[in-house]
Amino acid sequence: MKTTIKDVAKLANVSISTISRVMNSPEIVAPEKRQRVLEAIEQLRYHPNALARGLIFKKTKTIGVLVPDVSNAYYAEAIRGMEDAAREMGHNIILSNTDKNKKRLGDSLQVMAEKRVDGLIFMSEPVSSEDYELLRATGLPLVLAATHSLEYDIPSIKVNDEQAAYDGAVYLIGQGHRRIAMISGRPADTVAGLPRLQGFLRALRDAGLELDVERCVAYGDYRFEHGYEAMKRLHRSYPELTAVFAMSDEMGLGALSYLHEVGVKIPAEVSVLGFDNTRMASMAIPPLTTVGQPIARIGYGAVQKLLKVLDGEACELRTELAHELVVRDSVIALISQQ
Amino acid sequence: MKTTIKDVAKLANVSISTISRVMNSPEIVAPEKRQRVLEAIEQLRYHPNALARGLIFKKTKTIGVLVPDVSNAYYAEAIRGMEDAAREMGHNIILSNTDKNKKRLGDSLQVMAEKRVDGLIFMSEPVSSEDYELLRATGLPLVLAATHSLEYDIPSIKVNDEQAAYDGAVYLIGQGHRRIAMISGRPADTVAGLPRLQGFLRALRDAGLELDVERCVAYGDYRFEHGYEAMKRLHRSYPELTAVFAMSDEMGLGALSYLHEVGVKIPAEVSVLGFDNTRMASMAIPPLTTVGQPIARIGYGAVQKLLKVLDGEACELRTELAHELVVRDSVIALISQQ
DNA sequence: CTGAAAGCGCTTACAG
DNA sequence: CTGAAAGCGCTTACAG
Repeated sequence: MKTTIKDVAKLANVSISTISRVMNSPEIVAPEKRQRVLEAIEQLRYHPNALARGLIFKKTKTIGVLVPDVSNAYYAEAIRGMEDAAREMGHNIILSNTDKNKKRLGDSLQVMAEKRVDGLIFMSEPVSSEDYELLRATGLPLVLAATHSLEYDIPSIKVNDEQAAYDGAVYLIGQGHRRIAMISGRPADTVAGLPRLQGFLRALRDAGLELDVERCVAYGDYRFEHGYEAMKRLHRSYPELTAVFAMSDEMGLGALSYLHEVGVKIPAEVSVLGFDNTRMASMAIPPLTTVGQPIARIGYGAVQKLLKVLDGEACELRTELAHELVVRDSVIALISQQ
Repeated sequence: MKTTIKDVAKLANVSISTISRVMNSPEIVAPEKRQRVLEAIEQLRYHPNALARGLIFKKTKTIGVLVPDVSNAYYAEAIRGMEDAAREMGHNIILSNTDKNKKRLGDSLQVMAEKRVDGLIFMSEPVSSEDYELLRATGLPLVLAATHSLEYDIPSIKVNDEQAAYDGAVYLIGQGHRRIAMISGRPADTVAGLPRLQGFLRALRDAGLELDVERCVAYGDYRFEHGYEAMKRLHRSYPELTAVFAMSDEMGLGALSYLHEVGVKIPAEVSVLGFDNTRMASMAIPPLTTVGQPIARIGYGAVQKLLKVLDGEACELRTELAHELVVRDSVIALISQQ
């Protein structure tokens, strides 16, 4: 069916060894012969079978990517970065959605192990001990993207979540806000939820601001609907707030929607600050000011890092990428208070 | 390194043939032996090497997916559907972003051919003749998702774009709108741009409405910024409009943003209708009424279809999935005109 | 410089 | 029921 090395050998009238040589170390074969082989390859549109090569080299140049859900804007953008890096390094990506479900994760891992991917990138919230066991059982090199592990020594790449939330809160305070509420991730999420909450609280403390966590913090799982509900709750429990810091753009948009619904002007009456800087932040009304993560670069960096460990190169265990405040129109300066 | 069939054979004290048999047709091997082998497999956590099997079966159970850009919400959702279907059928997906760039497409295709993916799914706007040549040169089975080809007989799955646009326009008209503008895709895009424009025009014609295409239709490439600019243009060229039909949710959001900026109330003064029903439609302010495509199901159906052609099963050439009007809050009924 | 041979990890007729 | 052998498509020492 597909043309094989034998077909080329026959056409060029040499042994298959020679064909293999012109493909792998051309300089070692006689010029005229090399030329003849090249022509045969061209003529037959010969493409070496990567399965056969993989069997020999024990490398497939493909990496397995595990994310909760591609259809989420954040993960989609990270995957874009991964594919770009993979492509540049001559690799491919096999994508798997885990839905944060052990069974799905286990199944994917099993198949990836059988297909002999060179390594794994795991992207999600905290690496639970079950996740870790599953991951480790494959024996495959692993890099964490947008998450990390404090219990296990797994290379990872992410933003400094505590500091990012701190900086976001400081910005709000600098704009004159004193009554600030937070739409937080779950404190049980020790990778993003808890540290961001801590960063937020540290900023308020440093500014000498009091804050009743019960009244001023609502929780959600980073999704639009949660942001909407959380905002509704805060609007009642903390009606005097002048600013809300949401820990994802989606939750920020949810807050925007709720406030708009009840007729609160943004940012005139309430300022909203988001987190992530996904593309939707700029599509909000008003365009959402947000603490930006370099999402695609996290993905890009994750595969770079994985390829380094595959090459046995040294690399730092936990890479930290810089976040950046992206100022748009959803936060207003409270001049009156200055 | 990795444990192989030989290790298992040694441990179970049988030949490798027997190991292979218990993995592929267990009923054919003696019960006690089978048991012994199963234990050895378990104990060594043996996973057969998919490369070796692929070499023999000439099947890799992986399919290559080519999309313009995963980070686009529409494609991300389709990919989700594809992965779900692939997983259910025991397949994997190798993802590649083409950026609608011949070079990238060619490179991806080359690698996918070498890795011997079982088939290809191509998702994008029209299949150009160069695209087609590239695709065909791989010799791999192909299915088109959210696009089709009228020149070539390639199995495809999509919505009826002309009818969907027609139905959207009819809805607007039914709500009492008479002065309707359109933010269209490019007419050069013969898969979505042109047919939707035609469907829109047909609806107005059927309703006996006059429309000056020059003044009332603006064009864009489905992105937010284009929707924004197009709306700005329409606002000047056709100030008396009461409704705008945007051919993507992103462009709809762009229109919303522009109108909000210039103080036009939505939907009180202008109604906006989107297309696609991506998740962001529900996150808009106001929530966007839109002509919905079953995006994930298009992806799901595309791999189902591909697997059918791989199995040599018969399947229709062009599958059409139903669209559906999703009513939210961005379109108002013009009572006064009824 | 080049061919024959062994081997990568599996499967499957072919003989027993 | 089961083992030895050939073969999937390649690569690479090993001899010339």
